[in-house]
Amino acid sequence: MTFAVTVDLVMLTIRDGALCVLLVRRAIPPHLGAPALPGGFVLPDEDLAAAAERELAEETGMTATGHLEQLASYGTPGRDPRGRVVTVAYLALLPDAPVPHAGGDAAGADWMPVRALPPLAFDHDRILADGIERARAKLEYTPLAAAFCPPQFTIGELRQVYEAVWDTRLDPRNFHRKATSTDGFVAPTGLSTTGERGRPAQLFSRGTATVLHPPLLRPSAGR
Amino acid sequence: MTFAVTVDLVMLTIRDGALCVLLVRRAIPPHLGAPALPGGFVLPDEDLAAAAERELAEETGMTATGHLEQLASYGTPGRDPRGRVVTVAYLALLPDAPVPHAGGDAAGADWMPVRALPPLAFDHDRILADGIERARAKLEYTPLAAAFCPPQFTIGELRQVYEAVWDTRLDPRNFHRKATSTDGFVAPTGLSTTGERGRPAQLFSRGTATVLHPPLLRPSAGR
DNA sequence: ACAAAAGTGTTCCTCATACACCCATGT
DNA sequence: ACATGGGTGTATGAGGAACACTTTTGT
Repeated sequence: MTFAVTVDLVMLTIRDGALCVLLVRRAIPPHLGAPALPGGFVLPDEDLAAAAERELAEETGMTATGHLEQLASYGTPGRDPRGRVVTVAYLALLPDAPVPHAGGDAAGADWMPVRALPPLAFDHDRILADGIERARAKLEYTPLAAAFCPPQFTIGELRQVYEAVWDTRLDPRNFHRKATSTDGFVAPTGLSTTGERGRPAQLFSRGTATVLHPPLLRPSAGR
Repeated sequence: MTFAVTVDLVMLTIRDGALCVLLVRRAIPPHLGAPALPGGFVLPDEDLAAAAERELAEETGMTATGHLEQLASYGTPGRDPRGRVVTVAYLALLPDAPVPHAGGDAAGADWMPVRALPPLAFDHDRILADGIERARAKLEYTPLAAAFCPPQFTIGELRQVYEAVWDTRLDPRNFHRKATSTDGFVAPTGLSTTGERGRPAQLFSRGTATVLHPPLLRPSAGR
């Protein structure tokens, strides 16, 4: 028994303070015209992660920025009417900016806010929900929020990432203390912003830590 | 391009105070005679989770006990010399007791302590390492430790699960308070043990919580 | 002068840790 | 009597939440 294997990408970014996902409009059946996660078939001699990176590059033109990790696999019989297809979903967290390229089996691509989403093709609603939940959880105990930021960022920008992903408000004062005092979360660059409203802010780059000690917990999570 | 799809199981349990994994000895090539994770091909009309449950039942005869979740997928070209094979790994946490059944493409099955393991077939070392790390992490913020216990258990048994999985010693007094005071972790049954050494212990069953608030953190994890 | 955002100090409370101490059983 | 494990009480310290307050810019 053989299967087709695809990779699908949950690509998340922050635009205008809202968590957004990249969706394509399908240019071929099945689900022609429906919004879907970008993805495609794994090539004969291609590693799964390499396939995900290739799809990411094809859609955004970015390489080696942000964060990419395997999310989960979905292979329920009948999830694709063309036959038995197992998809390995990947989660990508990206800084804002990339303009999506259309092409391939997609008629167009665009960033959509994750609140008020249309129904998606295949079982992509489920995959997207899993990806969002993974991102929300990972922000608690890893420094991955910085993957949504450009190489240099302010603590305020970092806080806005948390606020967008978690859909909550955080106290700017406590967040500042927490982010700057947690070892390896952010690294000071010595530079500052200018030309913004309010007092100039120090610019930071991503720290070296892979986990946060202690974690930054979601407000409602605790009790 | 088509692939073969398999499921492999990282089945963990506690035996004699040590974290153990179920390994089979391969009865067919490739890697004939080598220890490996139990697993097999997904059937034409079978869901991935159903395939994992089937393999679990074939190996242990257990159904609907413990815990089963998807771990990750592995599909590097060349990981199986027979061709392009993608495996979806599942993690199972089981109470002690089940005697493994041999059969199929396995010459024998046995529980092996995870310290001092032999090299495994395919990329199963990596899969097993990922499974163990997942289990260690999940004990921190979920009540899954109880999945290693029989339906009724004492707080001391639950503590020994943590000690075995994390390979640390925990303070029995603080652990007791923590486990019993964390909402939904354990539910009192009103029963007690008898015939053991020391004072009889209250018996508990699994609580209803899916996450622990606050989490139970590994001693070395913090700093 | 005022608004706006950055950043610091302080108080209160929750919870983790360490450990003294008591309880109830088997030997 | 004593060992063994179950279970409670309490002091100390680290860290989170709330918020008063100061700093530094643009308008």
